[in-house]
Amino acid sequence: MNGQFQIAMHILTLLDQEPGELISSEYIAGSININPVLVRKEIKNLRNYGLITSKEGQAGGYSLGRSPEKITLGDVYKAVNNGPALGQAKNLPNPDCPVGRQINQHLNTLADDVQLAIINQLNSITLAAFSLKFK
Amino acid sequence: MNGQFQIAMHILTLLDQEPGELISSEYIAGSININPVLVRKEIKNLRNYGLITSKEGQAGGYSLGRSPEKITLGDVYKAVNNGPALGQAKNLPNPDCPVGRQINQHLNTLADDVQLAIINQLNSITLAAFSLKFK
DNA sequence: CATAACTGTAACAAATTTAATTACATTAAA
DNA sequence: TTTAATGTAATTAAATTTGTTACAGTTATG
Repeated sequence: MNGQFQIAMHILTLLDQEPGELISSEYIAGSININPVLVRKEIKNLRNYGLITSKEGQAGGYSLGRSPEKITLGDVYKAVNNGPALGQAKNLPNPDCPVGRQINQHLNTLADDVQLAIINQLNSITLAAFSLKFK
Repeated sequence: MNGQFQIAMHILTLLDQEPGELISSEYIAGSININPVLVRKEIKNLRNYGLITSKEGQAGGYSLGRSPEKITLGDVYKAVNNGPALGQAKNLPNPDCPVGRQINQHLNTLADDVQLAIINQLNSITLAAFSLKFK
């Protein structure tokens, strides 16, 4: 279980504090208290989902990819795709056992349902609403 | 992200296949395809939550702690307590930053809401209903 | 009552995953 | 042309998870 979602939320919240301005990975890393390279890696991912835009070169930096009212926390969750919320076993169940043979299939549909419930819940909150708590 | 929930579900499903009988950790491990000690470790935990009972000595083994109609998958989820579903960052945010200072608090209430949504979803399914798929 | 077949648990080792670091190429403003 | 950024690869370090070994404790059974 890793902290991608938290890091992503921290980044996006920071970017929403100073709308229009470009913020550097070093500044962001200083607030999160992690390595700037990790920030840039996570931003690379979030940018693939249109949540962040970046500008290279001196005076470059990052800003939100679209209005924070149009970013839901469900969007963030889907972007980080932190693996199934119920966890992921790495065993290969015994195919000679009636339970072992089928269990992964049933656990997977279960995981899908849970993921849907999570995204539903998170879609009810926008980044704008979340980051309002810090102003 | 680990596989505790899946292992727990596998164990409980197996126990529900042969009601009344005692099943050994070795048999269970053979179906899951993991080490028997891991099975006993997970069972120790599930037993603390009343989901499994055990009997020592020769001809000993495991069985369900209560009727499978009275075990919901939410109970299992709570028992394994796989850590927050949204993940867990291990950084210590910068307390001199307005965002860093407060973000963990806000992320935690978010995590609580999500956990509630998950448990709600999982409580709608009993072990009896789940394990029926294997009969 | 001795043995065999289990559970219970601790201690350690291996494997995997996550996070951190270093290095440097690329870009663009000043 | 220098400076301050991003972009990204490669490597190392740390933490977590899983697997293994060993053995003490328990109880049915011959």
